[in-house]
Amino acid sequence: MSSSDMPKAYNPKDFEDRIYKYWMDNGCFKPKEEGKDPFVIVIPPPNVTGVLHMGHGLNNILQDVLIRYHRMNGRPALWVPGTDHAGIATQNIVEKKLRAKGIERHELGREKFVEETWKVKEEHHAIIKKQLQKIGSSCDWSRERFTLDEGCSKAVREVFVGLYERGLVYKGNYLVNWCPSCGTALADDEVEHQEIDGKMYHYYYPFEDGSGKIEIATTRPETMLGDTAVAVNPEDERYSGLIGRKVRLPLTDRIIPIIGDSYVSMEFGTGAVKITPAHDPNDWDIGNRHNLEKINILNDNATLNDNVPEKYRGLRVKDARKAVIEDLKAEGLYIKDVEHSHQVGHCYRCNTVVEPYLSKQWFVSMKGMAEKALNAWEKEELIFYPRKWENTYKHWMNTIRDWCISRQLWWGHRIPVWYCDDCGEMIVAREAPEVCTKCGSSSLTQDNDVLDTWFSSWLWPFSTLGWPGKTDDLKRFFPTSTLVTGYDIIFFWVSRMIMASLEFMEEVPFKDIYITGLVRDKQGRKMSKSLGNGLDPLEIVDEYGADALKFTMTFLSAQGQDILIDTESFKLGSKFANKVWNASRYIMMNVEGRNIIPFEKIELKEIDKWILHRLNESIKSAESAIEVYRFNDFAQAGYEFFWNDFCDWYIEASKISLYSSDEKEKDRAISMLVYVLEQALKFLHPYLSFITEEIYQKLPQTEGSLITAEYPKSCGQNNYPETDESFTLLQDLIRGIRTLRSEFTIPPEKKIPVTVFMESSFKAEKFFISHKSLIAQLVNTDNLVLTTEKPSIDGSVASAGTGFEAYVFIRDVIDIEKEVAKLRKEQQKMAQMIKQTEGKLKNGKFLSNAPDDVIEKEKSKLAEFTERAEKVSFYINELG
RNA sequence: GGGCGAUUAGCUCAGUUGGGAGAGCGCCUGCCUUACAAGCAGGAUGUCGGGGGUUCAAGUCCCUCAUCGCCCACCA
Repeated sequence: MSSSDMPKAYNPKDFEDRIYKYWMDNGCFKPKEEGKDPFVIVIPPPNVTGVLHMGHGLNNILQDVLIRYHRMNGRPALWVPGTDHAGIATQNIVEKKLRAKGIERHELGREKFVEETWKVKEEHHAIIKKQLQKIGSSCDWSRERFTLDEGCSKAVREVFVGLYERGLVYKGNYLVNWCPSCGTALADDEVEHQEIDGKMYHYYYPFEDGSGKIEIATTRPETMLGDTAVAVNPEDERYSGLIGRKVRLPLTDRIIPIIGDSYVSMEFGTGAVKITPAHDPNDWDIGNRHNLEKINILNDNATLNDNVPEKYRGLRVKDARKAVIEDLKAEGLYIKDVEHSHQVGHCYRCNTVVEPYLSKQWFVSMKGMAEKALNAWEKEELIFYPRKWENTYKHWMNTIRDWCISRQLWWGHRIPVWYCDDCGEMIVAREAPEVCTKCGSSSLTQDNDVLDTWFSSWLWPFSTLGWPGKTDDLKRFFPTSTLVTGYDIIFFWVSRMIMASLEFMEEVPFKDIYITGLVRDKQGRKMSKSLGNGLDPLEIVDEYGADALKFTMTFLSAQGQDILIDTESFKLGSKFANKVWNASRYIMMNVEGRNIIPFEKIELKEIDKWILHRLNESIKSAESAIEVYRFNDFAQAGYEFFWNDFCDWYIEASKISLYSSDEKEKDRAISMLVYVLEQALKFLHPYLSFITEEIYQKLPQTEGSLITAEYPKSCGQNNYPETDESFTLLQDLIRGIRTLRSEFTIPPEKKIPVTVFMESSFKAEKFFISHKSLIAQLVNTDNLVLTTEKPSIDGSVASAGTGFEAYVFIRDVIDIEKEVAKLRKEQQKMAQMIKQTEGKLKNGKFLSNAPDDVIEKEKSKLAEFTERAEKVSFYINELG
């Protein structure tokens, strides 16, 4: 092994692609054949519409961290990749593309259009897959799925028909949310409400008998053409006696009744409401209660249809509104309009204003399934991280409404329902029927509509494993372990997966649900195309490498917290990877020509025990962090160990041995370094995947790949608390002396005498003495005295630790004023601490209520502060 | 209108059962010390949003106010 194997500069481009290929070629991403208790994640399938943004990046990085951690811990680890056909979103993109070429989808025809869409799908799929691979996602590509592939389609038909057979799928004529631009119905959740500054229009409806008129107020005057009643609150004294009378609907020749309904608020508007059952959800309910006629006045593109007087036909809603207002004015019925801001529904895909629209649609009855899902949560079969999202889940399940699943689109799973052209029979079937089950006619037409995208994704955790087939994968890997996703799709997706799974698999699809934060820019704004503040994961990989991306995102993933980043943020990970690279290079350089001793045969010195103890403690904290999805703590444990303990202390200390002439000691020291590095690489692998693999394979005495190596576990064996305690004191000593040197600006190369006085009770006396040369090296002195005799402090400045004091002789360079000022500051601090501690100890209540160990601690603190205060006063006198 | 969350160093944020305030970046000082200047050593900086309460003890628990954010909701 030669150091030339490691280039001087860390350059991730040199090896990341090669390493990923190595993993692929060696089947490293497949779950191992043997072994129980598999760890399974199915990817939240990205939409094939787009490319991955940083939100996806975060999501997949965290999944990868989990998968890699559990894979190394010996569990068969499976991460199923896949993509979503994303019905409306994809169809919109393809339509836009065609429109740019001057082609409308209807000109093309359904078949050709779908063909075109598959092409677009393939293009985007290739990009997405490449992106996931670039960031190192260790998914099992041999099991990749797509929501529209044959297996998923089979699952979809099975579920549709299954629910139909259970009476949970039904077709009905209902008021749905209609997107005139997409030309399809939307589910309630797909409507986004936005605050719009609109107007409230006031005008009169005259009584039929000409005896007067009633003032109504509305935000949507054009819908009056579909009015079938005027409603007032029966309690409203202003209108008492009017209920049951009739008004003439202006601009039309219709006569409609005045009805009483407690829904109408007496405080709002005029207290009289026009009722349009076919175009407003509330009016719909009122219409049902009062058995009113429902007049649909719109076409599916939001123009007015033939149910309105001829002059309004074909007008768009906006224009119809103007026309209606003009005509009301002309008839002298118009009163006024007032500013009024209110919530208006918009399509979540194209942002068009959504119209309540009467049409025939397919629905899933949700209440029963929601109850089961709620029940599973109450029994703690599901846990959200962080738990606060359980409120959201609960609330949604409690207020759930039936799910409109039909979409008037071409891209998606076609509804498995056929109609007989001859007798009109409706046939709901898993496979296309040959002939009508009623009349035997072979002239059948399939329902034109497709299913909501989520109707395939809600089956994802089991359809991807082969359901409805009884596959080995399904048996072995279902239910899955953890779902990692964003909070924006708890309703759309998470909740529905739980319901589908309980319904068809009779158990929850996953136990843990980790909800990631949202990725935002440094100003806290959502990343969006229009703001141009989005970050492309691939650009980050290009600039800093995938490991920098992965580490940074993991390190910043505090549970329940959004992540604010810009390009600069990734320097954090980049620097860390660089540090790992260089520390490894240092070790590799010193491996050359040395005899590497197996760890079991290395004779451990105190400092070796110390680093083993630190490693052990760090692993322990990493273990407990990942257990509860505290990714930031998980990453921080590795970061601090590697940088602060291993590099800053252990490697620095190793230089004494490695640069000595003691060949045996050199062998011993490098063997320890290699061993600890190997453990550290394993430790860091979940988030520094490429670089650790690259280095691991260059280490002496390693075989195979790191990705499938065994993760280090915390254990009792590497537990050396006394050594750790002593070493901490030694660090205090060295830092104290360095601080003095720095404060008095003693040039680094200048060696000055140091005397360390250790009190008789000092616990680490032996430890200090045995590490004398190390101390001397790290504080740069050639005259170090360790003594238990009180030394003279003449010409020195001092640094105090617990049980010892270090005197740095600096007569030649001392700045008395500076030193005195510093001591005064410390004197004040000590006085304050003493006051605080004494206060507690004089407090009878404290003494009687606080636990003994706390009281003891306070006492020893007081002693410590008092002693220090005395010393400080003494120094001030001496110097001043 | 209902619900949830946030407010800690200049910035972004940790702080897990209440027990002597932390990290990264930035800033200041000194160093190109034979792994790393993407580095090393050292340093400064906080009435933990305001007010009240519980407690021997509050960044941590309770109440209240303020500011910001998110989600849900049919007031025409």
